[in-house]
Amino acid sequence: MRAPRSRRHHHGRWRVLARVERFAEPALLLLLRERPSHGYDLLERLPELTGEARVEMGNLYRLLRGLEEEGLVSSEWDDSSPGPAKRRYAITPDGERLLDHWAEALRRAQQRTARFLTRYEERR
Amino acid sequence: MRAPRSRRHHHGRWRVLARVERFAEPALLLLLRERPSHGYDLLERLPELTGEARVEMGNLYRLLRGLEEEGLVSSEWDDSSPGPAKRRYAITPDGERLLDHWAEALRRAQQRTARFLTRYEERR
DNA sequence: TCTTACATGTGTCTTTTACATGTAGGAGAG
DNA sequence: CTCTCCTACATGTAAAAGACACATGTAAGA
Repeated sequence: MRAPRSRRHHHGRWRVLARVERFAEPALLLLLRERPSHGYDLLERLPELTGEARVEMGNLYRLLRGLEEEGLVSSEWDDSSPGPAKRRYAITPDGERLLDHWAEALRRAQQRTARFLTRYEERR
Repeated sequence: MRAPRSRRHHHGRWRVLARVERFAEPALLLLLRERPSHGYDLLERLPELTGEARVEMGNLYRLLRGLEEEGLVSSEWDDSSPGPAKRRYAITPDGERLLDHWAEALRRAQQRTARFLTRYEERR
């Protein structure tokens, strides 16, 4: 394992983000449960949920199409509004179920992290 | 993006774990701050922190040597006890500092996740 | 002797994330 | 009208992280 310089912060400190794996997925599902929308709009709304760490647009569009392949979201072209045509996504019942599973998993993650932090504080 | 079959659970349900990226790293540092120990021992103690999802031993040993290369842990062979020789790891001051950064990052992650879950519950 | 537990590792593939780039419609400035 | 900017969607590919398979050796006990 080579020491990855991506881990080093500019001034000798460490960049640690503690992101949840594939968090963009539940974030998209939640945004789409609130209301259907298109990729670029989701891209701008995602930071509300993900914080500083924004999702790459390339991966976002791929992710959306992946979710559609799996039947978790559906989409259709929308050229009613002016500007470039948008692909409007909506969550499906399967998508809502998956979001529910994500929510449960995230609650368990909260508990794991809380235990970690408690143990961390114990002998500080 | 090909639909990954690893995501499908056996009976048509979804396997979602919501793990924190590279969580094994702070977990190892925390265990080593409590007391120095060797890889196999850490492997058995890790589930206390990571839950069900256990770390692959192969990756664990690689991770430990990676941490050593970066000066976050130190190690030496210990053949005092019976059985196969063990490589005994200890956390370094740099390692303790990194652990502190991880703890801060994990607290921020807790807040992000809490916001997500609140928003999830709002319009359930 | 054979199996099991302890202990440390390498090799390699897949999945996930990061970075770079391409195409195109329209709006407003000059 | 041309130049630039913002919107919108997309592909290509590299790097990082994780999963899976296997190799090596010590020692204890059936």
